Amino acid sequence: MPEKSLSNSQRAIQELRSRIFSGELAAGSDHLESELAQLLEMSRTPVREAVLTLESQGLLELRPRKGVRISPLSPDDMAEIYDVLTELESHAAERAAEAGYSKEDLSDLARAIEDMDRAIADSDLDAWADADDRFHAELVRLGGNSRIQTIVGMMSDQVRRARMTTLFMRPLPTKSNEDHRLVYQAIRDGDAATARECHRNHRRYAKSILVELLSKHRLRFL
Amino acid sequence: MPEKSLSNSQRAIQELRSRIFSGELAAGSDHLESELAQLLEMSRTPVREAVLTLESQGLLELRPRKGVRISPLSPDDMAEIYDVLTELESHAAERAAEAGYSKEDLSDLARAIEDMDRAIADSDLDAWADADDRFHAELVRLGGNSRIQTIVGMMSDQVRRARMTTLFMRPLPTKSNEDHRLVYQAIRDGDAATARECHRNHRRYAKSILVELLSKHRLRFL
DNA sequence: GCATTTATTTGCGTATGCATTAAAAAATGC
DNA sequence: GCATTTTTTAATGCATACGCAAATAAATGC
Repeated sequence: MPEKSLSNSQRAIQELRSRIFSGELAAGSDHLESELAQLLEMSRTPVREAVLTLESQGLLELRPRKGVRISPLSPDDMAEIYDVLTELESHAAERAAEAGYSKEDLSDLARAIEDMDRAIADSDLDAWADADDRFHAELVRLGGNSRIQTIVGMMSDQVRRARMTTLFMRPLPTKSNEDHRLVYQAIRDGDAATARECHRNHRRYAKSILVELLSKHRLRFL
Repeated sequence: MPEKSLSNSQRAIQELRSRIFSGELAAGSDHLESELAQLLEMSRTPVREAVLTLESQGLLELRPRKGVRISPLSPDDMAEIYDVLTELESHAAERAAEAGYSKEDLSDLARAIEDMDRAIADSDLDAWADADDRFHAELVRLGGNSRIQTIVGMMSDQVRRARMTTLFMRPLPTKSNEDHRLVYQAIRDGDAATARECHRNHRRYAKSILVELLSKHRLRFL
């Protein structure tokens, strides 16, 4: 069995990330370094390193003497992030289409789409979100630009909480599944322009849905 | 007089950055934390924090027990970075055009263009590079997306060395100036689609120039 | 009472020392 | 000689301690 002993710094990063995503460390809340150290049962040093890393990834902010603040996201922040995702993922889709991948190369992408269909049929939103994540991650991977992968990963992390919250406030994302299928087909057909445009529209639509939901429900911060 | 006393961590970040850009810390070279601490005349702690930050910004890599390596950039890396810059800056140009800025709002942009013209006339490449930096930074600022500003800043830092090297290996960048002017006019006219497309072409052209130069001169790493 | 000064607390930035463990060197066996 | 094991070296990851400065509380003057 693959026992793994990673460094305390790495553990701290993972632990803090998951606690931020779960909401155990709530958006907008402040926490002293020593408090987090106690929580994770290690000294301040690795916690501090983790916190520096997570700050550079936009998940929290260091406010000396006030504690580290779990970054809250305003609707404007969401809009910014979705714009970045739109541009970079569309580029990835374009590149993926140009790359001339075989059907097997695209099997993970296809599987993610199938899983989303099944999740919709079962009205299983958690499963849908998971498969949606995998679709986008795989799309970006196929795009072949490692920097885009990194950036998209970071931005996706930042909106994760908000996505999960709003997912339960809206109708089933059936249109999303159609979009994904179109993107997939364009990539398979090597139609770069269509892949780019379809994905672009998909993301822009997702952005508008999210922003409208936030405004409708008066959610100023998440 | 505005004396400033910033923390050693901050100083370490600045010092290391400038030494990387100047080439004093050469691309591909390895350095122990203790060595850098001695160089900067401080203890390992703030150096370590700086190094973590710079790693997350892509300027160096941590290779435990081998030292920190100043990240060398391959032509493929350059291509990746230019693709990111192309997408995000084009978006910024589009948004800047949509924003309906007044002539005064665009004065910094105009000034950067003038400075570039003057630099070309004087064949002063350092001045040109400086003004070019300012043009792109201001364009992105006008785009109004803080995350794009951050990302573009990081990516620009990463290619800084390579840009300066190749700048002296090619004819004067007169076409760049024409491109910039077109983008400026499109923004002033509120023509978002043109601004986007012009800037996109500008960046794609810059990418092809750079990649060709690297291949022509057999520069596999910078 | 209110404003200003002084005292106190406390969180952070930094230095330092040590245990761990990967890498290099030396030693051993064949 | 060469491969393998053992020993040595040394860079890092981490814990800990401490001084400084910011924030808060207390005290003083008016």
